[in-house]
Amino acid sequence: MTKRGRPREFEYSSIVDVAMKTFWKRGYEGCSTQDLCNDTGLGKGSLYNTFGSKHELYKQVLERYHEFGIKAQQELLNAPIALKDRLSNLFEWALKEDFENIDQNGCLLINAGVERAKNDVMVQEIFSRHIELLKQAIEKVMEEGLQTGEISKKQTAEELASLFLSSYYGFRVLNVSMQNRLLSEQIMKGTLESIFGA
Amino acid sequence: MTKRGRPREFEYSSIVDVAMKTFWKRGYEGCSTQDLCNDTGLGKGSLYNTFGSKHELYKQVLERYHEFGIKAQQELLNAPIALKDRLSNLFEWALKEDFENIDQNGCLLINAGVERAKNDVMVQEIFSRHIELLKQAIEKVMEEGLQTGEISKKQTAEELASLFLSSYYGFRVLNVSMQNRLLSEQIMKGTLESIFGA
DNA sequence: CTATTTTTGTACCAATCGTTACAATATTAA
DNA sequence: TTAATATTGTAACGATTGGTACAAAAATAG
Repeated sequence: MTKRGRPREFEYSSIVDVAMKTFWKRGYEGCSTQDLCNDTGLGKGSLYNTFGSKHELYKQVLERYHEFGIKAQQELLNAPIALKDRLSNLFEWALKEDFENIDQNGCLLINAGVERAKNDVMVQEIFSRHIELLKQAIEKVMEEGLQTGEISKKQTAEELASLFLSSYYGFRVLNVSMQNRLLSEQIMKGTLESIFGA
Repeated sequence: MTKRGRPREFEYSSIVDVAMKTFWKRGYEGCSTQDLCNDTGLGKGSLYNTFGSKHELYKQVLERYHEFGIKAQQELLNAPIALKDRLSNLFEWALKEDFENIDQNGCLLINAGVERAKNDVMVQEIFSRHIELLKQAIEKVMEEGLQTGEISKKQTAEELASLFLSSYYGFRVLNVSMQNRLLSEQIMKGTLESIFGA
């Protein structure tokens, strides 16, 4: 029942994982197929036989990153704890991502979006899908907050979600480019207090 | 008194302006010296005789972009009008930048920062300088607001400025990657109302 | 076993990369 | 006019780009 022919000497998903780090560190234009071969250990033959092109491998990487990233963030936002703590945990999660892994580079989807979304429909599509889901999850938090009174604002849940979303994305951009933890702390505090009160 | 030798057939600053658009559209890694020669009309000889390297030209471009950008934004933030309108105008200015020039690509400094700040001290330095000045200008607005009562919050001016700054930068990233005007409007509304009240 | 199928590594492709070399050109100083 | 100097366009540099060709290798089906 196994298929005929010489078997692969690697696992598809673990190659995607390694390629993810390469794209993450260097960007799409900034990394070569040779870089990808070096890091994954695959030869050109295997790489192209499996993925067809650098761009298709990039797509698989972004899909995988999106899949794991949205799940992690949704879990934080749906945790059975106080709403403010959920949003705070999301900030802290991102802070770790952005400051701890030195050879990676912030949020891969933001990097991809900024570098390519405008000239690459595939990137724009995955990015939009990710944001749509993230925004929905945040909006649910805001709705719950308005209902329970944990948030006492005159704004709609959608407006509050939009505010949080943009602040969260600005936060991530500034984390990477500024490397200024004090600023990051101020953003977290300022954003949460503007939603929940000081 | 003019210097000896064959005179230049172009103006330095106008070449930097053209190169700016090229880097803006394609990114640093994504544009070649040939692209730069084609767009500016200069030959390789002139380009390298004048700027020395692609990287140095990029630096000149970013310095110039920073210079004009910070001035434009400071003017909007110091205008003698209601504070909320100043911040609103800043959003509207960015909205125009991000949606109207189709062949450019959002904010060049954000693009540069995301693509290169972590691996390029020059980019990181200019980016930080820009943010520092922009944050100061926003902070002055918040201070004034707290003093006059236009802003009635328990937060410090610095926290409010950090919140606005991050939201503003997230706004710009989302503008370019999502191309969703409705979302942009929600962000503007949500951010301003969270500072000034609904 | 043999035939078939798939993956592997290597050699190679034309095109492009950032950069340099350099002679021709165009100016000023003397 | 001549010497000195700076800019120009063109040709070329070795290295690298994304991608292909293809034979050797390794598995299964019969």
